[in-house]
Amino acid sequence: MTKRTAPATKTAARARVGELHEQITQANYQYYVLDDPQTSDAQYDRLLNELKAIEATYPDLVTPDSPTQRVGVTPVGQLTPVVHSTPMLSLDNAFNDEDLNNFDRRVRERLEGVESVEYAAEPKLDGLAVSFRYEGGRLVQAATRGDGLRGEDVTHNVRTIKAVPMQLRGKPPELLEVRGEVFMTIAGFKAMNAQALERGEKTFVNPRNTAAGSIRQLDPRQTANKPLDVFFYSVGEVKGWKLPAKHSEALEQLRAWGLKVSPLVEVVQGASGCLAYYQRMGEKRPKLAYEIDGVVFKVNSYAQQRELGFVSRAPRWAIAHKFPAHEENTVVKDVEFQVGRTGALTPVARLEPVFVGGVTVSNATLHNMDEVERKDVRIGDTVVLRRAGDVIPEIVKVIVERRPEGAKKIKLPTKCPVCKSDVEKVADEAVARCTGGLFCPAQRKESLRHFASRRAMDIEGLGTKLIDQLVDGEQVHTPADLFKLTVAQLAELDRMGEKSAAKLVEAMQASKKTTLSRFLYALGIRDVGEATAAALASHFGQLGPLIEASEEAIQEVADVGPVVAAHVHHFFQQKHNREVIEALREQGVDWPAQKKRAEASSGALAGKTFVITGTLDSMSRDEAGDRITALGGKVSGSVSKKTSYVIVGAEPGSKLQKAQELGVEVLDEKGFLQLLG
DNA sequence: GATCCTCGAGTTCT
DNA sequence: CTCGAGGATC
Repeated sequence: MTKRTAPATKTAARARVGELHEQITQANYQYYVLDDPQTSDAQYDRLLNELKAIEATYPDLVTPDSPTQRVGVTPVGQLTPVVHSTPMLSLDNAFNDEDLNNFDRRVRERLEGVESVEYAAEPKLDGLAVSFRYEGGRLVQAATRGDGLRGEDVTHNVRTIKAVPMQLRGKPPELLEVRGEVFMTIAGFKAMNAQALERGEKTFVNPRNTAAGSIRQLDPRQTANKPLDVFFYSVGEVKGWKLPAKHSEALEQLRAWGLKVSPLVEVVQGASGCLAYYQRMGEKRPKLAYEIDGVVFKVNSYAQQRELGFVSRAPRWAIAHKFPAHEENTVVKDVEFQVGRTGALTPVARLEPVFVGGVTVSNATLHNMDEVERKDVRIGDTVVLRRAGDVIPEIVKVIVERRPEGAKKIKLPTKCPVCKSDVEKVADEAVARCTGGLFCPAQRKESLRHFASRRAMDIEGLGTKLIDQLVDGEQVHTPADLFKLTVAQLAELDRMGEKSAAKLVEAMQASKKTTLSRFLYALGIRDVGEATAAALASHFGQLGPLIEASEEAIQEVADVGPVVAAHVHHFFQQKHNREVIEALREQGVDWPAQKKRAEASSGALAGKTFVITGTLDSMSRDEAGDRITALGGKVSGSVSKKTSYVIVGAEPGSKLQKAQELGVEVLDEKGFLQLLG
């Protein structure tokens, strides 16, 4: 039987409580500090429940450092200020190699006679700096950094962080103040947000803010269920311990006392050693379980640190070398509306240019008006801009506290900004559209661009700039006009010589030989993308029957319902569209007869669905897709449980994770090539 | 009618 | 890549 009930005598109970404290603390240490669990979850729960049961029977056996007290019980009224006994320093920043070389040179100049300096290097975590006071090995106080001189008492919350020991191991000194960074893992952050979303609560912006917010909670019960973690990185006030000669040695001792130190700490030599470490961490950065915003270098010898001293509140012996940030603040200068090929009006924020994630960003899409209202972005607002893992900049949120007096709300225009036609917004739909159709130059330009694009007609060399000129100069109205352009005409245009013009004409000639599926896609029929175009092509086999088909007949096609069928039917009913198609055919646009579906659906990979993520070595993703289709397989963009295989190349995206969650079979490039035969 | 699966459309910068 | 919405399925 389990020992849920308390021992009969108090003496027995006291002895058992001692044992349980020890066992639970040991299990916590192995799990949270060493990251090497030796106790099963069930076993751990049994120990904790037994302790709770005894404490319920004998309340005076509850001590402040009991593992049960970690859960956090009573909220505090407000956070109490704490004066740091030794100030918590801020660090100078280096933003490039030159800054770092200068730092190393200054250090060497001040330390006369030292040729090469030894540095302790460690990742700089994106979290919250906290000071921890241990007296006689027992945690008595934890305080935030605050302004460096005064912080706030957050002991009640810090007790709930399992990686922070309540009691140090071995023989700790009389007094030990250590500094560490409290942070949240990315996975923990995501899981937390997913839960919040499920419960309909508001989500958090990033792990850093969430960690900072959690630690400054008044109610420790709110902190207890947050996945917080900690790394210790320096020593403050000490009594009863003679510091070793080097910082790296001090960190070793912290480890021995059961304080979690980053496993990535290294000792490096000179500026070149620092830069190599920076490089290595930069490569590791995307694979780490937590966010880091740079690395920190500290002169390793304490004697040298003392010799170097401080400038105001920053030490001369340490520097933070920052990575390009994933997130930055910037100001929304204006919001303009772009018109897409279907007439969709997209609000785009024009931003004060800002360097984020390695590039300068000056535009960010706001998708649609629903999004604008949800985020309540106004012109003049300061916003948080993200470019996480992803490439596309995203406005995460508005910093409302920094909204200026005259911040202007964003209004959907009633007329198209390009052609002045009415703007139409169907209720319950997110997008608003310009009703100008092909009369609108913006829509005409965008449809021509789509027509020429790689996955459609694939006219190499016909880009935005050229199309703008051709449309503005009224030389091209429909796609068919493109093929009528002469070398002489093209050579007239800006940035075009005889040679490029000849090349472009040649490219257009080559593009005339195409496939029915590409051609249908190029026409830009609403709701007909690549997949639907391919389905239509293989169902009808030729263009003629499709043009004449009734709505009902079109609905026969797999994955085509009433809405899409109506769009397709309507498109071919338009006299203008028929004329354009006719003209294109006359210009020599042609394709081989298409195999009907029945014939295409045999092959080695028939009935299998593939999703590709990451970069493949031996071929592009498009090629891989073509090979799969050629063997009768299907390629899809998103992973579901109907997916047969997920093919993973180098640097895969979130699809790999999804595949693992759903238990979908994952193939590496080698396995994929084998499957292809 | 609800839910899941896909597809389409739009977007950034070098 | 992400969001929104059409289509299929139960």
